[in-house]
Amino acid sequence: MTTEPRSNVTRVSCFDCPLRSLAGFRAFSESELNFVSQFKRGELLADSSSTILVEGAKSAHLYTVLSGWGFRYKILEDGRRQILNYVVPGDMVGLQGALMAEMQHSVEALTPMTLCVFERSKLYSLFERHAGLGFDLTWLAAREEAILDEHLLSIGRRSAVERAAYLLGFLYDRGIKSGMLSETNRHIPVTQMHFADTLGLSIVHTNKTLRKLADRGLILWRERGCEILDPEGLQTLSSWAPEELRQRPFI
Amino acid sequence: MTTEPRSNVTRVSCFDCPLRSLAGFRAFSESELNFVSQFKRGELLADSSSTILVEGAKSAHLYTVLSGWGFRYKILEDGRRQILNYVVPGDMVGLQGALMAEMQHSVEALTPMTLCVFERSKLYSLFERHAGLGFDLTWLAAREEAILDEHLLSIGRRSAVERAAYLLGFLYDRGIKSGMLSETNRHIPVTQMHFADTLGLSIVHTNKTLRKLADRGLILWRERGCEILDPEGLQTLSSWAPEELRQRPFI
DNA sequence: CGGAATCTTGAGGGAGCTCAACAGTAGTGG
DNA sequence: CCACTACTGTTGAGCTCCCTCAAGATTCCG
Repeated sequence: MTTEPRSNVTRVSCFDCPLRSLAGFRAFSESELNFVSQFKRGELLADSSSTILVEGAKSAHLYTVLSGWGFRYKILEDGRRQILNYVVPGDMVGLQGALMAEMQHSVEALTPMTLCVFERSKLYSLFERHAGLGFDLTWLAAREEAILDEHLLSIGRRSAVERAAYLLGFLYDRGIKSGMLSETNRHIPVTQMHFADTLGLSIVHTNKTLRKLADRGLILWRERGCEILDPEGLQTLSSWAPEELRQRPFI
Repeated sequence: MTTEPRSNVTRVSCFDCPLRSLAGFRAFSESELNFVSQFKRGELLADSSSTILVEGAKSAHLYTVLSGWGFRYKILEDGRRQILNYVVPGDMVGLQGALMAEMQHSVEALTPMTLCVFERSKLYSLFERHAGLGFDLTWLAAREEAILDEHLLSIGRRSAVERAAYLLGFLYDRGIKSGMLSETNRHIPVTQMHFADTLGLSIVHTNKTLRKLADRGLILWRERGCEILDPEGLQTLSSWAPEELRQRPFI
């Protein structure tokens, strides 16, 4: 079931975009800001566990996440699901659908989400008018690619425990950098079912694997989600570390 | 060991680029062609199984594959390797390294390869001067993303036989569309070790899995590579089909 | 209050792993 | 030119990690 936009009017002006103040996001020039501002059509408020984009659809819009957690996934004919990646504030959603003929994956909200809505048809003018923004889009796509590379390495070559530790460390990092997590809020809003479908494991074995991590004091499972207790411990266990903080673009 | 360019001079003029005549590649405008032509620094001839780009390096160049097969991979500290994707003519190589600080994966040649060499520092001017080409780059990155999504689904959720069938069908499709394969030449130049590291399986089990496919008459393993006998059979077995042929860009 | 998710745990089975050995081929150096 | 070594492909045996099945406890939600 797709959630329809509750509003067509811009609520948050791009000039007051809360993401601008986050460390790690690059600054816009005034003309870029003006362009993005009129590129933005409105906002989409998505309920928790609602579908934002669905595989096979030809969407007229693309989105940027303003707030909330979500995830991208694909399913096989018989229902087997693979979660591909998670989305947090600052991430683009639906760029593939805007460039290719149709969406090759679906997107669902983990929490209530707010998304900025952009017109697909105006995408090309973004490249024409503001080369810098076009460059940023390519950057974003390349970064998503790098993340998927890492996930592929993880699923293909890491053991269950290493995989889970990697995923938790990865989500913690993304949460912190996007402002969804902080020193005091370290709660990732996923079910073990989500984790199983991300790790390529059965739900039973995912449960037993997460228990091992909990027994080591690295995490705590509570309130339909996961509390990160020891990010460094997770990184050590998975032999993975996030890349250093750098100025990243967003639209 | 990195292969050094044997020549700095452009051998094949962009105007005579053999890829231009391939079905499925979009046509350039004359001014685009002029730009790409002077964007191109020269050609790199890589020997079979030589390393073209290495993880962690800060490359001053990016490349387009003109001829030959190659692959991208990552390795864990203890040597476990995961092949992420294969590269064929028309594919960009090293775009990540050009956009991010350094390469997050390595690239190796499966056969002798020819690559067009571009200057990393001039990449931004491509976006400034030719919005269409910038758009194409984003398209290429988004397509790579879609492929990685599919691989992730495969490794995470398909059985060994399905996975192998998917990979073979996928490579056959890419080979045909890039001109590396044809009705008469259906030979993919990989070892079973490459397949194992792509599928996330051990080499022994990969061998036994490929045997099952060979026993079904779908493939034939010979001369250090794989002969595709029945592409449709592979597609059916993996419940995967390539997307329809469409005008795709290249640089 | 009842049904549907979600989390948990135990038991048994199987897909895929490691170890091991061998054959065929390619590459290399004396 | 041949011997030697490295790589590749193949097959068997036993083991283990992870799967499925099953059942129960807890929480959420209508």
